[in-house]
Amino acid sequence: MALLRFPVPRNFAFEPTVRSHGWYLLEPFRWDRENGTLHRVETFGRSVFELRIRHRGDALEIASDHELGPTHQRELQRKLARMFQLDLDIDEFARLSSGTETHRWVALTGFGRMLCGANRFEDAVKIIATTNTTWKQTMRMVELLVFELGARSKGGAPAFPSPSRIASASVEQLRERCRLGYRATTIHALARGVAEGAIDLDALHDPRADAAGQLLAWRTLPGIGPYGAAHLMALDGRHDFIAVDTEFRRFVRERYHRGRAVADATMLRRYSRWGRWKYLAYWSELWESAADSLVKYESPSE
DNA sequence: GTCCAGGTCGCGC
DNA sequence: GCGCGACATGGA
Repeated sequence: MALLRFPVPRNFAFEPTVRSHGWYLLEPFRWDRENGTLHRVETFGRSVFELRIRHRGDALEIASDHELGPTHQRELQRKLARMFQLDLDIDEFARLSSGTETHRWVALTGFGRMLCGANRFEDAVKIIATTNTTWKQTMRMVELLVFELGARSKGGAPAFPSPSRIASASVEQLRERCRLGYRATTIHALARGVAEGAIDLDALHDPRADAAGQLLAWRTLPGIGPYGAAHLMALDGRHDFIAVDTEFRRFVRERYHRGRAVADATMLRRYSRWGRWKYLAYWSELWESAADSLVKYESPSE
């Protein structure tokens, strides 16, 4: 049983990050609320390990079912940095928040980092699985994808499937076995593109690109439109655009317009003063007002 | 049966 | 550029 420690930024808040959005409810994550432990099945080269992630002092403490050598440890550190947005500087957002009555609580809780998958492919697939469906079905689609196609640990726990594993399944199999519906086509196209090298998600991510350019880049992906592109950017720590969906419209309508329908542009204007933190500004409002709305989807404690 | 859920895409104008 | 319908699935 290996036990590893990786330092985190001073303003890092573990549970608010884990529960920042629904990702902690999607396989191969599993949240143990009682023990404050995030379970994660992760691939390292050809190996699949079961990790238990906790926050202790100024570090993430990782327990693994298998010893990790130096190479795997470095890979784990990179993956943890992405999963918890450890390299994201959220000081400016905290500063802006502390100057606003409605967001003063943000700096106190350390809210501001979004939980991510270990790589952009996983996040893109999961985002596609959230479109035009219910959260319950999203959880089901991802669960089936992982259990049907994911490589397994020694203990039999499946990791998130690689692009080639998904690409090697047929569209029909993805539809029938993973219940992806019409998304089977786009997820298969994405997986195939990444597996064959025609799509390079890490190259598509360009920190030097302006926000609009980056948004357009993500929109070239199959199944990714304005909503998905903005979401994908947020998971890279770029909150320039709000992912407009039925949830955003419902929230702004109820909170600011007494339930009356208003144009998207009107809703978006409300957040324009937040500059490159618009999505996070909206998301923190939603999060604060409905922090417990996802609890019913958490699996019963063991 | 009908509508719709944290949308996207292709088509016609 | 902009409106519109189709698209799988499962629950209300």
